[in-house]
Amino acid sequence: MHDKEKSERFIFIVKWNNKSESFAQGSCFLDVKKAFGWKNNVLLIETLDGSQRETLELRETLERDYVVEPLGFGHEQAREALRHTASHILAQAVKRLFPDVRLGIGPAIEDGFYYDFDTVHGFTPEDLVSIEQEMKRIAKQNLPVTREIMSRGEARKVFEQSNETFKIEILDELPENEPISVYRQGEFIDLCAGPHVPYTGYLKAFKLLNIAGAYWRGDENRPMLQRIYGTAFMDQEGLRAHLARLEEIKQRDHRKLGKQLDLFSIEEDGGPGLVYWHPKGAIVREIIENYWKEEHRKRGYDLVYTPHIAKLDIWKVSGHWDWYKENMYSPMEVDDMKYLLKPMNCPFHILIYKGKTRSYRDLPIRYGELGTVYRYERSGVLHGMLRVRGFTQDDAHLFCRPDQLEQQLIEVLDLTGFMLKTFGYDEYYCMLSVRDPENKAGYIGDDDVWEQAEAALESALKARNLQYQVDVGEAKFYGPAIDINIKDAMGRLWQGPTIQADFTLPERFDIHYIGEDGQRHRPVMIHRTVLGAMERFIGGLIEHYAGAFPLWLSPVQIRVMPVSDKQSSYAEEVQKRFKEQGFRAECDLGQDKIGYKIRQAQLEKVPYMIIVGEREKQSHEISVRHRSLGDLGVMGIDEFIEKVRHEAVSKSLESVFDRV
RNA sequence: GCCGGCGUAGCUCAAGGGCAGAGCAACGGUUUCGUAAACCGUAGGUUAAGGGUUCGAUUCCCUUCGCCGGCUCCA
Repeated sequence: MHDKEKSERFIFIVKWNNKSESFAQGSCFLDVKKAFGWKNNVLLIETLDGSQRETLELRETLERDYVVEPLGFGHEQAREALRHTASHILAQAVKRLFPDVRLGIGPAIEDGFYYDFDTVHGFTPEDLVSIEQEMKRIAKQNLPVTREIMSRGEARKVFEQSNETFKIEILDELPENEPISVYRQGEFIDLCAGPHVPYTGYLKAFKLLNIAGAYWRGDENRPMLQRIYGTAFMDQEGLRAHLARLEEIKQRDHRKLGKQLDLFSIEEDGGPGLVYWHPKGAIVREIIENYWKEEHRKRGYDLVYTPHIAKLDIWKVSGHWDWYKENMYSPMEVDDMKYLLKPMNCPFHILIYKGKTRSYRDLPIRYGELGTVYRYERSGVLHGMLRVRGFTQDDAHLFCRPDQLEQQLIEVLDLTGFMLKTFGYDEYYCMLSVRDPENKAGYIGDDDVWEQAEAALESALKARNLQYQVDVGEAKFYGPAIDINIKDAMGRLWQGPTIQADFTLPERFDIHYIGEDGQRHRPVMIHRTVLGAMERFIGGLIEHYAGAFPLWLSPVQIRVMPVSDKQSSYAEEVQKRFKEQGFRAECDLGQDKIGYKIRQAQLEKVPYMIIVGEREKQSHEISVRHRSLGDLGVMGIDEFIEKVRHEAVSKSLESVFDRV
């Protein structure tokens, strides 16, 4: 072949990893994949040339020269492409089995994908099995997944033919200039922006997980569709690991552990969303509350207690009556006066502030309270201790001068980080929740006041070098907030601390302080919680620790168990020593064999088991077993106490004996 | 609130239009034991509540309550 001929036929050069290949007009990235010898674990292509990186499908035709990088399952977009294709395969399978369905939407999500269907047939778990089988068949057929750009009219015709009214609705709402793309695989066609993987055969490891109702476009005024959730991975091993993780999450469920460990309950006779703290759960809560109080005192907070109800009027002044009514319990009549159960503590703290004239020298004033509030939540959203109707916020309101605001916000951020770390939440994410500029009617206060508050929060985040994401429309009705999500041991995010700057309530309650100039000035308020609410925080902690609380929080820290009755009095003597040293220690004097006692203690996740038999009784020593480290051998009582005391006092997350 | 599923002994779970069952826990004994379950026995139920169909309902139907998975909303 002459060079001239070659250069005419091979017009594009693609470079990867210092290698380059030439391609003829009309080649696509599947050809590139072949040329470079990439395997089927390449799902998308990323271009490295050009000012902006671009991700492309393997079916994309070459249009110029490229420098590329293949993207595998580890890359978010590539992962989503595979799962998105999986959702199309799901829809195709469902349409084959249930021809009357109409399609909603079917995106990739965090851990998998879903597709929404409208059909009179109610999907059952048995259906999932047959749908999965059909999906496997489609994958085996290895249908090409192709993309077409259509005119609006053409697309409309296609979906009208198949009576896909939901697709038409989406189509009609696509912006004018948006190219309309449609994906096909075999007989299946879907309106979709992509990207996708090139063949259905790329789907090798997947599982359908559950069926749930979901409003069309998340709007409760629109029809409810049936959603099928599934997940997909590159290989069986990835899928297996994911399913194992789901199982682990199930085992850690605070509702399950709460019952097993006898920490709390929610009583059907008492009402939904109302938590009963059993003795062991109450100990955990009490310890956390004491710790909380101690840390707040250290930082200049004054702790207060306020009532559970107050006259309707103050809720009008605060704005709750107008902006928060649907979350509040109905008024109750007392002496011809209407009272409301409090959904928040702020107005009460303001009343205390307002009780006397404040000087600029008094500020900042920080009122902290473990304040129990009640909020009406729709029945369907309640969830164990994580979403309840009555809960205790670790609340505080800081009243400060405008010039103190940023420093106060920074101190709150520091306190938050400090306390979260104690519980082993080393990773957390900050969200700056601002109001939705499209919906100003949903918030109280003037524009300039909002801007001021949002700016203050942002500059505090910047001052502490915290990464944050702006969350539009997530502000509270009276002010913007920093909402902090904490990452637990399973890598899940939980709503935790929230910090709000508020210029509005001081205005509404007309509170002030006397400045250096002898004039009245308006203070700024910070609303904040560090843990969020005791219920939610401890519910999350149970899952974070899988029920195995670190020593300082364990309801029972040490259980002493005699091998037989003959050592009972020695066991009690040992227990007494522990109790004298301030440990929560128990004695198991049951008639059971030692193996049984150990099993019970293990199941209850008691950190330290002290086994005393005839040998220990004679030598005045103890045999120590740790719930996760196992048998630690025989040691002296004082030696043990000294070590374990250090573990408890330091609030260690690990055993002192866990040294390698 | 909405869609779907579920509700049987304190707990975990069977059975099912014709007398409601097991294991663990509880209780009474026997056993005195060395690092995750000794043995024997006893008791425990208006099958979530209410209504209907039926000779007969715990089972089938309806309503209510609660729980679970989601949707929507929050600490």
